[in-house]
Amino acid sequence: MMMCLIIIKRKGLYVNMGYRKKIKCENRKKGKSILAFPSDYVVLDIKTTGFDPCWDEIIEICCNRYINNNLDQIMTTFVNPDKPIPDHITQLTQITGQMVMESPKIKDVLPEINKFIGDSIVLGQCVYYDINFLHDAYIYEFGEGIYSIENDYIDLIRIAHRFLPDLPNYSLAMIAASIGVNISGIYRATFGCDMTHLSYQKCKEIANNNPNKEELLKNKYSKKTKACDIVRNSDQVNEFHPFYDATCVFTGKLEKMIRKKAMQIVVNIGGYCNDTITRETDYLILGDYDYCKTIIDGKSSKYKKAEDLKIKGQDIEIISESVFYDMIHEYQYPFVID
DNA sequence: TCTCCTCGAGATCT
DNA sequence: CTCGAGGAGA
Repeated sequence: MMMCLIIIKRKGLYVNMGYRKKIKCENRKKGKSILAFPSDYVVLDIKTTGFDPCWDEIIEICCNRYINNNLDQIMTTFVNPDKPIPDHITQLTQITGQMVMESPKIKDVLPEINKFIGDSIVLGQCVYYDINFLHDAYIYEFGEGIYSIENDYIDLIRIAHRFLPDLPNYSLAMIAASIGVNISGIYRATFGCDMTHLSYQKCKEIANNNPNKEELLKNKYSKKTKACDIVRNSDQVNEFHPFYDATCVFTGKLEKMIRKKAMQIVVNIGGYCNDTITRETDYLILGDYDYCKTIIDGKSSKYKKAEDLKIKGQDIEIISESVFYDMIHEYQYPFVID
């Protein structure tokens, strides 16, 4: 009798899986990932039957609200996923099908979760994972526009990368262990929340003692190598080459080599490179800039400026990427495309 | 100089 | 998802 029930349930599962709605990631309306150390937040951890929000189900949720860094309210529950829990998940979490059988379904839990989280900042380890699960569950269970989770969130892993450099990896257990937070406990949502909170507070302390705190919290933008900083690194100057003593400017992304390398070749021939079109510019080399949304009419600002100067009588050549390579080859300039 | 774009590589979530 | 490299534009 028991066996029959299980089989029927499993049959039902396969049917349901076929109807599972796939929610496109790019359509998810979500908050921003922020780098800060607020004192009021909700820690979130979710355990599921697997990694994929499209096909896997939530089996445990824990939310802890902290006000002024102190625990204010706890909300934790098992969730009946209406499908079997894979063995490897049971091994990991020690959550069995038996344990969640009498638990509420996700549809009954979600409104409470939504209310509990409210508009708090959400803290967690790789929280976007948990947030994605919640987001998709809201939509799948209630449709668009009823519940949402557009809260800004703090990812412990991002903070750890900046304030705990050089860890062998950045799993929650590793982060916690490296700063003396107890990691011996059952792999469960409540424990995950506790570890996350304690690690976060430790990181906050460490950050406050770091003189570069503000700098480390900033969003990083990579430093560009300026064209004028490229210096000749070979003695293969060719004074008969058109690029010799000429100033070249690149626009768009080159297909066959990175811009820096192309600039290096020009400089090695005996030419100069610049980042902007000026009266000194002799060549503009066009790469591909189709991907750039800011370009509306198909021509970059450098292209337009070069055309403008050409009309005004400046001797400026606008050439394509392939012509650029031809010119290099024509004059027997050795280079390798890697 | 600063902000915002694309894209590829790499890591963590269960 | 994040970061870094590379790039455009104000």
